[in-house]
Amino acid sequence: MTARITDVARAAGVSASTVSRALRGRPGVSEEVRAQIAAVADQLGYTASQSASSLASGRTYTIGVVAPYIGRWFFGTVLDAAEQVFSAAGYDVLLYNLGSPEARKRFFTRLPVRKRVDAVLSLLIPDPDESAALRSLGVPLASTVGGAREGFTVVGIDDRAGAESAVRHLVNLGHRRIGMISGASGPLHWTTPVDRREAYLSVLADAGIAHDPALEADGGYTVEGGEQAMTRLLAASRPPTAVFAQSDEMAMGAMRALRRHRLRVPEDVSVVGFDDHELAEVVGLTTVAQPVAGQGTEAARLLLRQLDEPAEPDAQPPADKVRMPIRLVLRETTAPPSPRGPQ
Amino acid sequence: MTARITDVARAAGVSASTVSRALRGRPGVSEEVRAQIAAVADQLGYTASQSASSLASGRTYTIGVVAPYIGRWFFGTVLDAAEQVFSAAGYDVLLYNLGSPEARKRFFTRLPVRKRVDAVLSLLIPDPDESAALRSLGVPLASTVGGAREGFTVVGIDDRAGAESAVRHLVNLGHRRIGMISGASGPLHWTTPVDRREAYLSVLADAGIAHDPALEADGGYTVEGGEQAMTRLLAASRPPTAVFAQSDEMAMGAMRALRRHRLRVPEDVSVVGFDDHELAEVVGLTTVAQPVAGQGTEAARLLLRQLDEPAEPDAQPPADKVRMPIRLVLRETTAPPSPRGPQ
DNA sequence: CGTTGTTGCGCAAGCGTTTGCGTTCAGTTT
DNA sequence: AAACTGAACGCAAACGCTTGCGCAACAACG
Repeated sequence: MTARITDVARAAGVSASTVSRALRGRPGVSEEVRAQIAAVADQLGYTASQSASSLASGRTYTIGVVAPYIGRWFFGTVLDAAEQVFSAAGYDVLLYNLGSPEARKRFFTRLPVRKRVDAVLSLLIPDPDESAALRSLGVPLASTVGGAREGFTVVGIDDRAGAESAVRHLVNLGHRRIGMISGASGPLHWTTPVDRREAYLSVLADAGIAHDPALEADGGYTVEGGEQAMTRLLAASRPPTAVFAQSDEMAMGAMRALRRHRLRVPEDVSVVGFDDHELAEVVGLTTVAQPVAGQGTEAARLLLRQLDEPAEPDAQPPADKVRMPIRLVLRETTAPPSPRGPQ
Repeated sequence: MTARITDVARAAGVSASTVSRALRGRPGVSEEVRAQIAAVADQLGYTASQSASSLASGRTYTIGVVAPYIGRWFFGTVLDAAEQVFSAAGYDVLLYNLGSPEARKRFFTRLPVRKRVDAVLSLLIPDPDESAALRSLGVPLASTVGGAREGFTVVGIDDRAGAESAVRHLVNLGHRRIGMISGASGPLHWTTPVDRREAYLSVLADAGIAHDPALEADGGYTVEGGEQAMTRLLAASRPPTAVFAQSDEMAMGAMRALRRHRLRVPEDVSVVGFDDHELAEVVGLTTVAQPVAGQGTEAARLLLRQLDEPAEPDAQPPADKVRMPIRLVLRETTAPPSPRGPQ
C-alpha cells in the first residue's frame, strides 16, 4: 500500500536504480530526471524503507544512545542536545535507558544495537566488560562523563578544577569546617566522585585545614541522599559551617535538611553545589557550572565527524579527549561563617 | 565478520529456517534442537540483523516516541517510564525530540518513522495535519497529555478537577484575590491550559469572587516565564494574596520573583503549583500531584497491548481514553492570607 | 497393514533497497 | 568517417532474514 521504489520508478518512467541514485543525491543522474523523480516521489509520499536500505547498504543512519536515568535533569539535558545534533544531520536516535541493573544487563548481553546503529554515544560509564562489548560492535564510540576508556571519544570537564574552585571559594570566605557530600556509592569505574574528593582534600591541605572524616557523607547523587547526608553531617560533634555537595541535587537535599533543622542558608551554613542545575538559579544556589547541553552537542558532533571520515581501517579511531570549560557561579547560598557557628 | 544466521545453521547442523524459528520461540522445533541452536548461537555471539529481519517480516520491534523538550522534567520522566516498559517487552525506542519548529516540521514532512516503527507514542499534541500524518503510518498511536485525537489512545489526567482542587484550596484558606499563572502561549490544540483556566474561573464563581483579568498572566510553562508573570501580577494595583501556577516550574519562577520582591511565601503570598515536580518537595511547594511516570507507563502498556492483539482489520483501534488520578499535596507554600495583605 | 494425522525440518521465494557493471548514445577526437 | 570518450541509465545480484509449502518419519487409528 505504501509506495515502493519500483512504483516511483514506473511512475517516473525510469529504473529503480535511477530512483535510488536520484533520491540520495548520488551522481549519474541528469538534473532534469532527478527533479522529475523527486516530484513523483513526494507526490506519491514515498519514503525508502529503512530496513531494506540498510540491509543493502550496511548503513543505518541511526545512532544508539545509552543512558542511565534519562529522567534526571543532567542526562535528559545531554540527551536533548545530542539528539538535536543527530537529527539535524539526518540520523535517528535509538534510545536505551539503562537505569535498572536488569535493563543494563539485558542490554549488554543481547546488545540490541548490533547491526542496528552506525555509532554509539554512552552517557554512562561502561565497566571493562561492557566497554569491550561496545567495542565489539565495530562502530565509533563516544562517551560523556569522565572515565576515559580505550576506543572512546570522551568529552567531559575537569572535575578537579571544578571542585577546587568550589572548595576554595568556601575557604576564601573564611570557613574552616567544610563538609562534603559525595557520591562514592555510584557505579564503579566512575572517576568523578574520586576526582572531586581529591580536589576537596587538596584544597583543605593547601589551606592548612586538617581533614575530618566526620565531615564527609555519601549522598548517592540524589536529592534524598543529599538530605540524609546533610543530616548526618549535622549530627557530628562539631558540624560544618559550610558544605560542598558534589551535585546540585544533593545540594538541594542538603538545603532541605538544613531547613528542617531550622538552620538558615547561608547565615548558619553555606552550601555550594555542582552542575548548575536548571533550578539552581531558582533556589539561589552557588554552584560550579558545567556546559551540560554543550557536552551533549560536542560529543554528538565528534561522533558525526568520525562517521564522515573515510574509514581508514588502519588508522586508529581519533579517540579525542575534550575538556569543556567550567566556572563558579556565585549566588546566595554562600557567605562568610557566622561568628557563633551553626547551632 | 559478525555471524549470520547461516553460520549458526551450519554450525548447528540444521537449516537457517530452523535457526530462525528456534531463536524466536516459534513452534516446529524440537526442544533438544532448540537448545542446541541456542547454545551455538550465543557461543557465536549471534544477533539477528534487525534490518533483514524486519524487511522480511514487516515487524520492526521498534516504537517511535516523539516529544518536545525531553530535557524538561515532565517529558523526561514520561519518556523514562515508557522506555522501561517498551524495552522490557523487547521493543527498542526511536526518539524524536521536536523542540524546535524546524525539527518538528522536518519530522512531519519526512516522517522518518515510516516503515520503521510498529507504533508511535506522542508526548506532544499534534495539530490536525500532524495527527493525520501520524495516522497515515498505519500503526497504533498513543498520546499522553490531553487533547483527544481521533485514532489515538490517550492517557491523561482530569485537568479541570486538578485545577479546581488547587484553587479551591486557596479559597478555603480564605483568599479572595487569587492570581493565576497560565500558559496560553503554548502550542495550539492543547487543551490543558484552557481546562485549567476554566476550572479556575468556575471555582472563583462558585465562591462568589469576581474575576479580575489583572490577576492572570502568561508564564509559558517555564521558570523564567513564571517569574516574569509573577512580577507582572505584583505590579497590579491590588496584587494577589495567592497564586495558582499551572505548572511547578512556573510556580518556582513565581517564588523566585516573590523573593526578589522581598515577599515571603506563604506569609505574604501563597503559591500552589501543578505536577509535583521532583523538586517540588525540596522547595516545599504545595501542588497538584499527577502520576507523571505513571502516565508514561500506562501509555506504553496500552500501546503494547494493541500490538499484541491479533490485528482485526475491520475493528476500530481501541482508542482508549485513560484518566489517571490526581491529588492535592499540601506543603509549605500555602497559608491563610495575612491580615494586612502583601505589602 | 494401509490410512490418516502429527511433528520436525528443509526449500526456495520473497522483503525493498543498493551498487558494480554493462549498455546506449551523444558528443569529441583523429 | 571510424574510433573513442564520458555521462546517463538499466540489469541483476546481493544484503540476511522470514515463512508458506512440501516432504519425510513416525504414531495412532480402524
